[in-house]
Order: sequence, then C-alpha cells, then structure tokens
Amino acid sequence: MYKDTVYSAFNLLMHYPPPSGAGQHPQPQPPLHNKASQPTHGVPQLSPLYEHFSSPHPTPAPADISQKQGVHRPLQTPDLSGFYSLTSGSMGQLPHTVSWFTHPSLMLGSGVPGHPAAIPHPAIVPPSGKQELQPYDRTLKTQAESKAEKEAKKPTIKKPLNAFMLYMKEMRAKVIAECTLKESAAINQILGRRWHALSREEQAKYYELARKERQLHMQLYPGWSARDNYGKKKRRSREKHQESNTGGKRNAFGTYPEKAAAPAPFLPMTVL
DNA sequence: AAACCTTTGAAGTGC
DNA sequence: GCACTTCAAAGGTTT
Repeated sequence: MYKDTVYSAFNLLMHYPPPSGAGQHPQPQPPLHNKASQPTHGVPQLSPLYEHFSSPHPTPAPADISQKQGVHRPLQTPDLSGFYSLTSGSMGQLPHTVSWFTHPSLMLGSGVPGHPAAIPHPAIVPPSGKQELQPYDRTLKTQAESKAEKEAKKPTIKKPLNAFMLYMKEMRAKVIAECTLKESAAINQILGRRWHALSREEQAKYYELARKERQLHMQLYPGWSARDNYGKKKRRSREKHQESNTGGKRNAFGTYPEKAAAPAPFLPMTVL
C-alpha cells in the first residue's frame, strides 16, 4: 500500500525538514532557457559540458569515448539506463559523467544524423516492443493507418531532464540505501523535501547542468519539440482526482502535492 | 501489459 | 499573461 510506504518514508523525512517558514524555499532559478539565443546550426559544441564540473578523474572527450571500448560503455546491451545517470558524486561535486552519458549525441545512437554507429541512447527510445504486423494485413490498411503506424515506429526523443530530475537521478540510490524503500513514489517525496532543503547554491548547480543539457538537446534536435511526445502515454480517466481541489497547484495526475506530502496523522509520537 | 503514484521543472496549449 | 496539462525518471502497486 502506498500509505504504508509513505508513512515509513515520513520517518526519514523528519531528518530532512525543509527550511523553516513558508516561502523560505529556494525559488526556482529565472528561466535560463533562451530559445532564440540557441544556435541551431553547425556541429554541437560539447566541450563546455565536460569542463563545467571539475573532477579528479576527468572524463574522456566524446570523440575519445566513441573510439574506446571503455568500461563505462555498454556495447552490447541497448539498455543504457544504468549509464544514463549521474554517478555517485557527492552533493558538493557534481559527477562529471553526466553529460556524455546523458546526451544522445555522445551515444552515437540512432537519430543522430551523421553517426554511423548504432548505440542507442536512453533519450532515444524505440517504440513499444510490440510485434510488427504481419504482411497479410498490410493490404487491409489504409494510407492513413500506415502513416500513423510509421509515425508510431519512430524512435522517441525524450525530453531533457530538468534540474530536479537530475538531482533525483543522483540521489535516488542514496535515499534507497538509507531508508530501504524502493517504491519510487515514496522516494520521490523524500527527494522533493530534500530538494527544497538544498541551498540556493546547491540547487544552482543542477539548474546550470539542466540548462546545458537543454542547450545540447536543442543543438542536436533543432526541430524537436516536447509536443512530439504528447499523447504517447495513454491515460486513464482523471476525473476522480479532480474532485479534491484544494486550490493548490495540481500536478499531472490531477492530484495536489501539498496535500499528498502532508505527514500521516496517526504516526506514533515516538518516531517523531 | 500498461497505467498509476509521487516529486519538480520545462514547455506546450488554450483562453 | 495566466492557468492548466503533459512529460521527463523510477520501481512497486494497481487495474
């Protein structure tokens, strides 16, 4: 049950209280994304991403990576999720592997014109692994159906991760290890609280990293829009969620985070 | 099997 | 310009 995990997670939350006082949370950075200012031509300049965060063990440049069969590079498996992640860097130092593992251009995967190699990147995911239609029914399909099918088969270019998503990727394992929880919904609640507990400077690092990720994403996929992925997830009816309107900001599922994040009312005082 | 849950932030839509 | 919606990740849970 979600309640159970949320309640157990609450104990952990108590160790990471948000800054006292409403409105004391670090405010999101001003929009860093300036579409008009982004270059839309030429070879993407990748170096800033690798230079931004210093590391005692510098990550090889992408060109080097593409040639080496290094330990970090999974050549056989298409599932790169483990590599598409911030490494186990501490809060004070962002991992240096973020960008070249994160970014599609560096994975030389499909969807990157000019790259003959075919190492897929998590941001470029194949359509659902459903079986292809057999030849016999091809003649029965209309042109519109064929077109729609073709469209559905296109690999999906995922949205670049925002600052909080990058933070979650880095910290998830740590939180899981601390609280033994695995359920993402509960973990994410904890991460949300910790995110608010970060100083402005600490958050700024993730905002900057996210900005660079967006910038590189735009350079690689000039015509890409978040809209391209709209409607790819089927959703069940959300009507049941909308009745509990508290006036707060509603999330994607029609629920209200402020309400959901409230501590369990019947927690034993001993754990508080 | 696929959506849901849960978080924040970016970006899209509609008025 | 504002309010609302969708999707990014993740993995256990629910439908």
